[in-house]
Amino acid sequence: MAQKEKDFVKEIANIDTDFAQWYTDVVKKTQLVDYGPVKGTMVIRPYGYAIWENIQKELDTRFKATGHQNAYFPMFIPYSYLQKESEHIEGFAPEVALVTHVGNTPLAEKLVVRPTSETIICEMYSKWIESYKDLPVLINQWANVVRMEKTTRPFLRTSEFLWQEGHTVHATESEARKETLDMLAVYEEFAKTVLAIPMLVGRKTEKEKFAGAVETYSIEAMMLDGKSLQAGTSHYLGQNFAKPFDIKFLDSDGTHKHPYQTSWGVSTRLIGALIMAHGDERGLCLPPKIAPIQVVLIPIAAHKPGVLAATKKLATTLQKAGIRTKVDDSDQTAGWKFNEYEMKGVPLRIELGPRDIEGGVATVSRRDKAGQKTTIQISTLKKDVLALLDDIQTNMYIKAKVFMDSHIKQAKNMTELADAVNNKNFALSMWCGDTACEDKIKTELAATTRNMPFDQSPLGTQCVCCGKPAKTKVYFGKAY
RNA sequence: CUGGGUAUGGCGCAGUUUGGUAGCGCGCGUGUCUGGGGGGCACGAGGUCGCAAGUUCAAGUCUUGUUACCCAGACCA
Repeated sequence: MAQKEKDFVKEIANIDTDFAQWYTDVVKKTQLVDYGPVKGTMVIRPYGYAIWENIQKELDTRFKATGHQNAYFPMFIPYSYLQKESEHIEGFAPEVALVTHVGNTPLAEKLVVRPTSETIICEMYSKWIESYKDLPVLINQWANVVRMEKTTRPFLRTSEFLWQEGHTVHATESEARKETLDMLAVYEEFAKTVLAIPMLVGRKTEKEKFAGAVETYSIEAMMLDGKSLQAGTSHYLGQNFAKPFDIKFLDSDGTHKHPYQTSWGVSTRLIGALIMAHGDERGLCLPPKIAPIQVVLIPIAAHKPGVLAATKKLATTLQKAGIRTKVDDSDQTAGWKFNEYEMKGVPLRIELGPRDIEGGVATVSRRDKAGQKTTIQISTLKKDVLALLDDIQTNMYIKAKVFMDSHIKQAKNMTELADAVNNKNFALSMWCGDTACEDKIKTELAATTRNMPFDQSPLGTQCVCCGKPAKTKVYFGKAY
């Protein structure tokens, strides 16, 4: 019986017993992605790229609304730029791709294929900024970056990935700090309302922060296997880059000053987050606001007179309401299509057959409640579908939130910490602030600090690891 | 980088132990009956077995070398 129930997903591995294989199967079988010929590279196929385009659209609107402009900086960076900030080069050197030759001719100076663009952007900023009147600079770029990773997985960690990186410059520290937190809040709001993924929001520890930043903040999501995924970061850079890159402005008081900077980014990794936060044994489950196809219409017995025409008429009604709609009148059987679009995570399916048409109704099935079918009146189709999509969006967030909340355990000592992180939970603990304790926990439990929440009301007085007086409250988890 | 594994039609695999006519499932094409949860029947196309060298009358199978990928560790959006 259990086997029988599983028939509809024979193409993908069991999500409970083999999560890693499930992930690989889903990204491949739903045609989000294919492997590129060079190790660690991925081809983002149309269905996957459509998700990225929707992410871009939603975020770009938010960036513009908060005063940012888009620009584009070159992919090649002189090697010397990377060396100007010592922590930065140390952090990225092992994984940068270098161009050493053009044809057979060695280059006088090696070129770095950008792993991130702080250095080249700062170099340009130093030319552009002269006066306090030039500030703030609020620029974002959509780009690809290259980091030659040893262990790669589609979307989660690839040698080349797509992202956006915001790079801002401010006259004062407080303004830059505000920008850092404002953009973090934009990410959190986007994740919540568009991706339907709840996030742990907080500051990274010294050990985990970005190479060259004063402070790094992150949003962290919980995947269905209890592991954590860093989904976005926002860095307060202070003057760490302004000084070595000699970015200066003449302030209104007549003195030259170094400005304060931020950078922030999210990547195609967000698609991985979507997959692993919402998926189930049938495959993908996409929130309506990000789904490339929001409603799929499937004609039943399409050869019978009037069926296909009636289905297309419904599609037109929905499309006019701005709903991303597809009619699948292909030659596959209805059952095949049901499974296919469920695997692809389409939020809402509408079946229209002779029986429906006779009754003036359509049969609908929600992806977030797959297996259940209801009928809606064709006369109120548009209103009902909009309401259903809304409800699916909300329901998916609540479901993910309940899941995450129920998988966060307070841990006061190493035993409790081990118990939490070994059983698909995050742990919330007090910590002395010492990197040695982080290292010990990582070595012994394979868990790392995720971030330190803004709510620092103490849970206790002792460090979860060494027992010494605790300074901060921090989340631990196993991470991707 | 350390340890283990794999490489055979588009995909997933068998065949290797004991050398002897390259097979299966899915997918793909044509026709037909179907169509409300991955349909049935009939016919058909498609592979110099990762690459290179060697042993042999004969190599997918044995030997040596080589490359790529996968899994588990150390590093990372």
